[in-house]
Amino acid sequence: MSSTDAAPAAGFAETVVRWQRASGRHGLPWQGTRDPYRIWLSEIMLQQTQVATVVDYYLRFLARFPDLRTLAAASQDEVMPYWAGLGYYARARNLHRCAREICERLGGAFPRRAEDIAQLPGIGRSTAAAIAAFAYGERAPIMDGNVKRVFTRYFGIYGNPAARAVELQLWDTAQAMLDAADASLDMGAYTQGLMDLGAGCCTRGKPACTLCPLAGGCYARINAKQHELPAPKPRKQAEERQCAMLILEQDGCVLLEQRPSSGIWGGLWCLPQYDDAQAMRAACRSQGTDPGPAQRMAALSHTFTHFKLHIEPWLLRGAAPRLRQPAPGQAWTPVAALADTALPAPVRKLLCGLYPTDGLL
DNA sequence: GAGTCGTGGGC
DNA sequence: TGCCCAAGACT
Repeated sequence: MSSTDAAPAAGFAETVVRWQRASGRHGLPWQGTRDPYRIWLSEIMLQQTQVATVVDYYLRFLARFPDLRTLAAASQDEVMPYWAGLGYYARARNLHRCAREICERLGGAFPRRAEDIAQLPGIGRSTAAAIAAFAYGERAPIMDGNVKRVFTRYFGIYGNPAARAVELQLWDTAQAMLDAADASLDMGAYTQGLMDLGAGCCTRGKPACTLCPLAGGCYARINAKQHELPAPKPRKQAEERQCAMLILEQDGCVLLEQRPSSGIWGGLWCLPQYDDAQAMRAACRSQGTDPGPAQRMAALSHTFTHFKLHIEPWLLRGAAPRLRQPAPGQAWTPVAALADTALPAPVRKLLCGLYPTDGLL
């Protein structure tokens, strides 16, 4: 159920462009360029991640990997530390894989059409359209969280925006706005304007309708339904899980192990993790390490999107003069090198508390 | 369609 | 404090 017919489409895109030029965001580090590499990198980092969080990661990443070839020439282990803490690590693995594919199979030339860009790993329809719009001016619509908020409210589109039928309606509506726009439409400004509206005016909590250039034709504004749209997604209760983590320290080194590429924290380096303290002790003994002197540290919990993890950390400072042979996938890491290691946020937090003077991020 | 995949900010 | 969600994509 919606009121798509009631909301005016004429002048929609041009209104957004005018507002973007006057009141939108202009100084972000990935703006003011048509370099598809920089635009692509920013769009991947910005997936499900707020602008304020991305800025520092983006600048640091770009300084180390300034172009496609530099990224393709690096190993994944060189890339991951620059993504550690940002989350959704499959994005980094896909980014790296994508750089290699473009360099090896496409001669280093970034594809130009949104349809082709969307074939690359980690790039869906919306991200492909954003890259094509910013880099090449292609008239392809995006559909991210911002645009969903603006469109569901402006056109009065009810139902879970993630549901198939609703999502399809949103895409069709977005395409219709482009079809109705002037041929001279500035796609960069339009695309940016929609996101700026969603981030600045059409926010979830208290939308600033008095500042919105679309308020005059907006279904939600006219009918006072701002707080009913977009419809909230149904959510089931988050599961709770427990684990024990072992900080095995010896000769100024900590034992870390690399996670498999699939699953949580894929490709990152973690502390050895066990279901509980008993499993941890058994593992220690089987490797010839006496778990007896291990000290229990303050617990911490970490909330993911779909579950909550309660971590019970144990500290075991070795007395033996020599490092034991690490198991496959494990590595003794000097404390001084932790700052450059790809650690998940809670592990970094834990080790920061233990080695506060070592300049971890 | 429903799960999986991180982290931090806002209220 | 807990809950929602952010420039989504993939299985």
